[in-house]
Amino acid sequence: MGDNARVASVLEEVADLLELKEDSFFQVRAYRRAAREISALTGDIRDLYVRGHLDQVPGVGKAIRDKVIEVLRTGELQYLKDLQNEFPAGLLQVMQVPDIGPKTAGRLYKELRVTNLQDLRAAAEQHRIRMLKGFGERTEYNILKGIRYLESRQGRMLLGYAYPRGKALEEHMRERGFDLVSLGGSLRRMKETIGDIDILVGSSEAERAMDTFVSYPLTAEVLLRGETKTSIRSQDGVQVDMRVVAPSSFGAALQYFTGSKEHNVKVRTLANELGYKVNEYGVFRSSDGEKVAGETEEDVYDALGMQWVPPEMREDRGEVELARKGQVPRAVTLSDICGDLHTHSEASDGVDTVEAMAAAAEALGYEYLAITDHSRSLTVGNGLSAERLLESMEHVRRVNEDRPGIHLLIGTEVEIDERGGLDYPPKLLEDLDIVVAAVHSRFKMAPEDMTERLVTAVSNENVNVLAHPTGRIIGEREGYSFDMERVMQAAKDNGVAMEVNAFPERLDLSDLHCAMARERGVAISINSDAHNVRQLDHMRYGVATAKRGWVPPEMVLNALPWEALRKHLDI
DNA sequence: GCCGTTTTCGGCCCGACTGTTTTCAGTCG
Repeated sequence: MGDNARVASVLEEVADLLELKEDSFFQVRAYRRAAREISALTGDIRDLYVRGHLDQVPGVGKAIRDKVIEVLRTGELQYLKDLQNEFPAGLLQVMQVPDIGPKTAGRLYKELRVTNLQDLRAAAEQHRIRMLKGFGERTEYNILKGIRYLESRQGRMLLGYAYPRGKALEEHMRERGFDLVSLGGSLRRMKETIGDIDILVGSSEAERAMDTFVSYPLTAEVLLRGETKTSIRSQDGVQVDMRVVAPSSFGAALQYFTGSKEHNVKVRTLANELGYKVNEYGVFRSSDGEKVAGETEEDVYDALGMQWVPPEMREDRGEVELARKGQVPRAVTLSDICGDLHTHSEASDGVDTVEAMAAAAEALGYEYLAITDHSRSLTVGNGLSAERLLESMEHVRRVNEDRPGIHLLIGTEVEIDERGGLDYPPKLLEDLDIVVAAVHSRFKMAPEDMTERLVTAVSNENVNVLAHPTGRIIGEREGYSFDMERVMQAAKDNGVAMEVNAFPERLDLSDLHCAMARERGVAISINSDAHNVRQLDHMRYGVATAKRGWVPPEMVLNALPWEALRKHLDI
């Protein structure tokens, strides 16, 4: 874990524990905000500390600054230890149970000595909870259900898992006559992981919309049903929340329902200052309650003197201020992408032929496609020997001649050995159109050695792209440790693009690393790493990740049209 | 605990739904 993540997690835990104290609501918010700002920094917080610039971090004032310094110096925080002594650690688990927040957890602790999930289950089973004032039978039932849910769920799902499911539900509603439908929440913002799927419908037939929603064939359980809001759990365990509003409020509701929460808080605070009130039904003048916007999102932002902000950028990372000035930067979108520079065929560990991949890429409207099969050392990926690579080059050339509709690039995803050397001789690499270099072995080297390894690799004159630079697999393993700043600098110096690998498990670079690359002027290449034709569609997740890092199309290698790319790669 | 083209003090987004209540607090997003 880096310094930023460590400091943020300490502050986050302080906030969690402070919630259990009464009258500390705004303190909790302050700690959470500071934690969020710090984890979203694109530089190292230790650098800011050393230069005495901690105060520049929004949300960090005197008190939190001192605590940050203590964590950076000692790795610990006495204040946190004191809080930990005050409340049992298990109470934080208790608060994870749906419908149990700090107030309820605090009362259960004080009145029933509930200190962890086991205690909570026992108290509910022995009907001790219903004895408390304000609690009843139903609450006990819901608590037991909540505990089961907590134990069964495995955290957040991948964007690539949620997206097709959300789209299918959207389609389900559309096919039944609901035209105003949109995904919302973190799925619309295309975060790398998603908690619940949110869907918004604009319709005057709320009742029929609810019926249509719960009749979705994959519905396993209806969790909640009201007049405007219904939640289901689908058979694959995904919770889906649907909200219905009148068509005239669709834009305001979409803005509200998309979030992020932090973005909305800032927008609404700004609205207050301007004399407006914003809710999911519209923008209202505070003076007379007159509605001034609501039908479209554009109207809502416009009424507040703001530019419309793409959902991927609504994370309160400065976009609200820029939107006010009409200076939201243009970030890359799927339509900017001209081709895919990292894909596999059946020659290595892909399943489809070069012909099929080329046809699929052409169908996507791409101008070009690079076939980059694995190199010889990656035996688990059926890596190509030098001889097989030569054969493959011949094959790709022939397909290229047969398909005038698309330009095929002959490439490789070449292994980077532990000293930064490459898996094929330079002469062979020179003959390829594109070289994508990647680490697939020896992940646990000392950080200094890994940095050297990657710097050496990107300094190799034959390398064009550094594939999945951190090697992380979301939810399974952290990326390898190295100095990202140095590797980015070396990539920039050598004209090498850093990849945003669009595979849902990778999304590597992450949105934050994309922001870091953008600030430092390092080129990005967004690639699907497809191992079959369907996976070419993963491109959208990579593009969204780059967009979340505000990467402009000019910085994206494969947003170059074919002639410009050819010139750049000197082929 | 932070913050200020009104403020160094007094604010800090807003509404739906639930369970347990006769009017609302807590939780959630």
